Amino acid sequence: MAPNKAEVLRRSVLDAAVAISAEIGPDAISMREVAREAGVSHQAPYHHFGDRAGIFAAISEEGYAELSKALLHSRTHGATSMCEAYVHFALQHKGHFRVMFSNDLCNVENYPGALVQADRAFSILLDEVTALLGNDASLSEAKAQATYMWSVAHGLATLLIDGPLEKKLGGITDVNALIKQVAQLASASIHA
Amino acid sequence: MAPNKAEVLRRSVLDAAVAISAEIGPDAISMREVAREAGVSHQAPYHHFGDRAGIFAAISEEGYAELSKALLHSRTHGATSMCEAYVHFALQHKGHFRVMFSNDLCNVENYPGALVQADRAFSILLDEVTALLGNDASLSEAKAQATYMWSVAHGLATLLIDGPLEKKLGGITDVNALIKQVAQLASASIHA
DNA sequence: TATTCATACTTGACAGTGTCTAGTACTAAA
DNA sequence: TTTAGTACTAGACACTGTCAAGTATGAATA
Repeated sequence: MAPNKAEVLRRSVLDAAVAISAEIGPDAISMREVAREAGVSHQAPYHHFGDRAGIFAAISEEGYAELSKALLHSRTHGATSMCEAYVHFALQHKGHFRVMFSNDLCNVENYPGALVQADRAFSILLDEVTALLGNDASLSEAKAQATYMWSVAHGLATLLIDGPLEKKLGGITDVNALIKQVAQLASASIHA
Repeated sequence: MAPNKAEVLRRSVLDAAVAISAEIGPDAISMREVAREAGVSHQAPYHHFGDRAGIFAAISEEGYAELSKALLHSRTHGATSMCEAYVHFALQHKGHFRVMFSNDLCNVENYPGALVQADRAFSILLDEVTALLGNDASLSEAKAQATYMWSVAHGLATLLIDGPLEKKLGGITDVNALIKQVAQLASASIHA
């Protein structure tokens, strides 16, 4: 079934928004600009997304779903590669990633569709850490370690994308190597 | 020497901006709003900050200077407390912290005053990690571990402030305890 | 086939925004 | 007393998000 015109518009609005987010930042996403790039009137996007926050919610939902996929795929290779997968997802989906965590523009909690995807992503991480810890670990211990893993991955991702990291390290020669090193340091503390 | 009227205005504009950033987010900071709250015309702030990005730069500069202070103070107590200090700084200076890392609104690299403070904060962290590693560690190893430490602290801070962490953990009973746990996990991988 | 009706838009308006330009007080030096 | 610079104010412009109202289109119904 070919996508109808409305679905095409919805998609091209999202694509334009994600591109702007990746190039400049989520703040630069403008209703009128994405409408212009999609070749429609400035009010057309409202029909699909309600308001500006609706666009951010849709991007977040999509982003969390993609993140879940990436995490699931990496899960079988242990904590290190899960951490790496998170960071690589962020770098490869910069536009999505930035929107997902700029919740002053759109609080994910208010959008059930996005929220369920966000929950799913975290569950995957929590399950993996719990499995690594074994049966003798308490739930609060597992949560603390999952939070720790998420913090490392998320911190590195945000520092690489938006932080003043590149300059400080004097031009990172091999980003992938750095990501691997950090991921290994991170997983060294799990099952301790 | 009492601060003159101009200095008072500059300060009250910054205070208003930081308050808005903490309550809603950096994006909600508006030239006209901060001018209104400072009781001046909508153009008065331009004289002190040039443009909107100038306000963000000033807040960043202030924030990085405060962060450096906090890190220096915690340094003598080891890597764990340095990590904790970073997160506590972020939580206690939410307004500053959000601005410091929302570089689509203001790229710190373009503001020498802010940049020098940012560099200083990272140097303190790098020095500490280098000292912990001892003489046999290479510079690139030290940088990787410093990046790792920064990632953990920064990741936890941003997840606590803007991320969907609170809900996922089912209402964190004791945030400070969680921060300590994560910080300990982080420093366990240093000098490995 | 003609009517109805929701969907998917367009057009126009309004308040609010950042910022440019131009003008006005005040203040301290010449 | 003039001058010059600092610290503002006032007005305008293009742009933004969004509300309200109108229009085309296409499918279901009578």
